[in-house]
Amino acid sequence: MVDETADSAAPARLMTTPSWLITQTATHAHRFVSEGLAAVDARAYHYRLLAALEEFGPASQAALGRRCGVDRSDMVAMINELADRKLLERAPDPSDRRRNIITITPAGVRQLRRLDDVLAEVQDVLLAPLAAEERDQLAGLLARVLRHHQYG
Amino acid sequence: MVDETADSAAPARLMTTPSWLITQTATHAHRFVSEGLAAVDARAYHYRLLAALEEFGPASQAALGRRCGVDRSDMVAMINELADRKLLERAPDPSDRRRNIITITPAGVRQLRRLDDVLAEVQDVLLAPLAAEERDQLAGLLARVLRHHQYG
DNA sequence: CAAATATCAGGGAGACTGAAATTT
DNA sequence: CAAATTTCAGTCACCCTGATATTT
Repeated sequence: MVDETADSAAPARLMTTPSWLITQTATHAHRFVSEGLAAVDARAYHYRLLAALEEFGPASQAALGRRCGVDRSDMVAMINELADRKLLERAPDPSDRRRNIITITPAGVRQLRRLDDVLAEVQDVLLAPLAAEERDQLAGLLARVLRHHQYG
Repeated sequence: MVDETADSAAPARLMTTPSWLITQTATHAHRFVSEGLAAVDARAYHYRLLAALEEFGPASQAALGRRCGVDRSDMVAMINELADRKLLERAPDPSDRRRNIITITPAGVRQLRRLDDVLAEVQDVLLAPLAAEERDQLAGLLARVLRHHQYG
């Protein structure tokens, strides 16, 4: 006999397995972020690239990718897309002709502010069941894990 | 001039954005899990399905998918793969001829134990920078978020 | 009739590998 | 020469939609 009701609870083994909890929560986060950003015609990597450009200034595509965890192969299309929207500019580096220098435009800065607002709302929906200090706790723990593997 | 050294630190905006922290950490988790499980010729969803089957007993493909967060369309190939390895069995349900009843085999139970061990090691690597109680904290916070969106 | 199930075909985004051309 | 950068071609796992045949 097959259980017909309430057959959607996850196994206890999974609900205590951190790697599963993280990837599963990431699925929800990804959905919320994608939907929220789609409303302003943007994608998740728009925010990553624009944020890095504003914080660290102009950079080569490779450096930008390294900062944002984007593969070098995928940078081309992403930069193209953002350049088409005039949110950043791509120009050859005169001092190192292998490189392109990527610079954020004023329109890019304005878009970044807009994305900040959208993402703030998204976090609120995603982390609804957590109190403010719990959200900080979660962010802190994840940041430590991330730093350990990415820059450790 | 492009920064040539230490150009891999993520923007502060990202390191305080929960949704980014979650998805980025999930990327690392996914890599560790995949590599660990590949060593015993298994994949992440093997664990999900076998765990659900052992905890809740035989189930239809649809119910199994609901429990593990696997799409109905993808169940077919997954079940095929696990059935080929004799880790589970697929049999038509006599009482409801639309359904297949999926049952874990003794070999499946043994494999599940093996995957438990592998995953325990993986969590240890993934959460290396966190103390034991911090790992529990992280798991608890994520579980609450997950339950809220999945079963709330 | 509507709803659930198993199955198949296929799309789409993201992470990745490998190779080529250019430049340092 | 080795190493870095940009670019392209293509793979792969995952998530999802839509459609179909069957059964309840």
